[in-house]
Amino acid sequence: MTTIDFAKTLNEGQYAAVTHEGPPQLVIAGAGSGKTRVITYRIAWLVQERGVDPSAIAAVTFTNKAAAEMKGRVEELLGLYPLRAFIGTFHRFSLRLLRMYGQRVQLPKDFSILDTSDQMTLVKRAMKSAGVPDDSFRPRAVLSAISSAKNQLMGPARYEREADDFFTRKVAAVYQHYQALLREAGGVDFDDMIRLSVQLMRTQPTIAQRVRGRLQYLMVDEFQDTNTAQMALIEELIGTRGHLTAVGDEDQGIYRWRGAELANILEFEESFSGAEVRKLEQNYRSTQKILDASGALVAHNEKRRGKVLWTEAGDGEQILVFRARDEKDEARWIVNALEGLTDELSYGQMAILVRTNAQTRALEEEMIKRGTPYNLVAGVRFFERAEIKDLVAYLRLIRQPEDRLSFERVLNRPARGIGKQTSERLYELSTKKGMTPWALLASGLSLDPISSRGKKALQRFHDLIVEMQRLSENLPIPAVLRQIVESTGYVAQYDKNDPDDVARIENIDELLSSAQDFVEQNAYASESDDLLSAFLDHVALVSDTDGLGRGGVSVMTLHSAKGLEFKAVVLAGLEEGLLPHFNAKSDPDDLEEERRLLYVGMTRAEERLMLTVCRRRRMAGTYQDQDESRFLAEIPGRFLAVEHSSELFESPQRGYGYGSNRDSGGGRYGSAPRYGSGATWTTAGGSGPSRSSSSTSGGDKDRRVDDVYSFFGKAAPAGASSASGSTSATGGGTSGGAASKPPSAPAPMRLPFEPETPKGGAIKRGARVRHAKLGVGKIMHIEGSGANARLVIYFEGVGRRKLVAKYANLDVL
DNA sequence: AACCATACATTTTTT
DNA sequence: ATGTATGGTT
Repeated sequence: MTTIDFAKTLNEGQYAAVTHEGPPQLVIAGAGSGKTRVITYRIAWLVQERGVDPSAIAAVTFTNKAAAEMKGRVEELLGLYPLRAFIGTFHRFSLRLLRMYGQRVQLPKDFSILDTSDQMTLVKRAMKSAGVPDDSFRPRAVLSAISSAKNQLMGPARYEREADDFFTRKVAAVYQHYQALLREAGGVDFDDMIRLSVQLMRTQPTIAQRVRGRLQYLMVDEFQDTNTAQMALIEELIGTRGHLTAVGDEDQGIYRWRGAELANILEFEESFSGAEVRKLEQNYRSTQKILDASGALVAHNEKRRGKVLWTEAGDGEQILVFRARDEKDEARWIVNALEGLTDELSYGQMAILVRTNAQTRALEEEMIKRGTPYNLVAGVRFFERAEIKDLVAYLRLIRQPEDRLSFERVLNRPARGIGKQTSERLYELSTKKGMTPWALLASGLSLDPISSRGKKALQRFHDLIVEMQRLSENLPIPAVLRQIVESTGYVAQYDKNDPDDVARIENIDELLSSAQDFVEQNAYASESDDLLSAFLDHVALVSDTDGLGRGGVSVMTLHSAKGLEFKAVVLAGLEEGLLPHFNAKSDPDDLEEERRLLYVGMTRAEERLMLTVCRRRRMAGTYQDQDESRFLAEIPGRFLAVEHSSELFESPQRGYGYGSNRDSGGGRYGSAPRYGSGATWTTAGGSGPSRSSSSTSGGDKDRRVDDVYSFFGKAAPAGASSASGSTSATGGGTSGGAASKPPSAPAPMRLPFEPETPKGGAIKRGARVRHAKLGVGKIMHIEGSGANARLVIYFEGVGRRKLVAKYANLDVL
């Protein structure tokens, strides 16, 4: 371990934050200003320079990913492994408290953790028993009301007292029942974990004292995202003597809708008297133009302290704005533009960010069509997939067969002849006897109104679980899982020719390897002699498999882009209704959050930033005319270079001829011209977006968008793209030519893997293949790798099909 | 118990 | 358009 030269490695502000002593400090860390650095170096500094015992330090984050990264960095810095400081999520921290002292707040010894879908089940049930029909309110709305009550530390009793309208009164009733069901199930939901931790600290002085005595230094990441309950927990942990370093950025607060209180960061000094606040404004990520443009945007917000980011990286390129006809046109342009950047960048360094997941479709289709490698960061999270939840439920049953939710979940999965009749009678009977269904099965009591067939099936189920319990005593977790899969016929139920089923099988394989990982990681952890319980906790708190494959353009929502950075970023769909979103336009606070969302998106970009707008967009099946986002007008024109789709002018009678529309509207957000027209920017004949305009300087007061018309309007299209000759610069998508038919020979793709092939040459993107039944087609997209790879193939005359490499039996032509 | 038709909604996501 | 949830049918 080498000694770290803190003063030399850190900039002035960072150094001050890292070496701060005394009262609570708030570090306002602008985007890309090295916030993780501050936390990690501070831990290192405390240990190395101040001789603090690592176990007296805790750093709390929101995501496992952030925690893992932090932990890794500190371990590397200090050369200590494993590091005995707590570095983890709020929930994991709370879990640790509750596993130790949970009984003090009336939790059972081995309570289980419910995920969102479990919660949903309970809410629906609670609605029923509270006499609130589930068609009167959406269960989801009720659940989120309960959740937000919990986030504000409001229990059912107080909620009921304060309920003053129809909806909240109903929710109050459901809340009560919901808590009863939770208790019955012996579980806590995510919100309760925090709430009960606070309760524990507040009602058990002895324990609180012990906890505070042990925890000397607390660091909180993404402080702007904390909710009331989390804030209360922080206060309880700090007490009057602890050291707190809170790091955050109010301009990046985008989780108001799930309870985050910006006030926690805005009013820090009021909450912690004597607090010190410092700002980190030097940015190490983006060009100055990106910083200035995004800074000008977010300056429109009122709820902020205010800061101005700067960089030594230089001005950089103009921000490109493209006005598209519709989402297909938009997708085409984006893919073209990104392709144009491949001279300098790899696809893995690029991202397309959207406001809603639905926007993803058109983009994905275009990339499949063009053979552009991409990875979609979205979809169902790993541990919420049905097959995974089923197998985990089996594990839970093994540990605790009384676990009602898990019991119900797998009782007939895969189907084993325990239908609705049988299960309902079982549940009725168990209620009548006042036992859990499992206890009833185990008791050997008569199951009478149940059919003899049902009884046999139930007996077999019971024996199966008992057998698994027996096996689990001597087998490691992965082996137990394999045994479950085997004995239940879980995989056997799948059709190996169905790509969806194959994906499920793969997920199960992944579960097995994640169990294997876990066991290896905890090979020496003697404190948790109960590995199975630890694994189940782990599963409940880790939602994704993380680290989706790199090597392609990342496509994701603005929310999931937080914390990431890319060389080139496209923000798609800068339209009213989308950004700001419909549902966020009436409340000024919501509107500010939408602005922050755009700010977060813009500040993800290191070198290139592009914004796109559609004139109309297909939403929920029908085309809607779109207005461009008011936020665009808040970005000073001198940073922008605007380009229009030539398609905008192809059918004037449709009414999206741009200039006329704008003028007639009189400008909903003020009529001043908003952009530097920057019309001279083009990729046509150039080398893609790498060539930016030199004539987009200020003084754009009188330029009209119509300038663009004369430039692009009629002349440029078809010729321009073909004139560019090289495949890498395909006319920026503005030409009708490029738009109507994609280039016939997409650039060769570098795949992170080369799947094995059954016959003939290599299966790779763009390869032509023959299928026995479907004929000849072209591979457009590959998901997964090796023989299990799922292929998207366009068959001539048949259309798009999804196949699995090893079963498709393809001949490569 | 699997299957199909119909209704329905559809911001954002972590733990 | 598309996925999910539900209810009725086979």
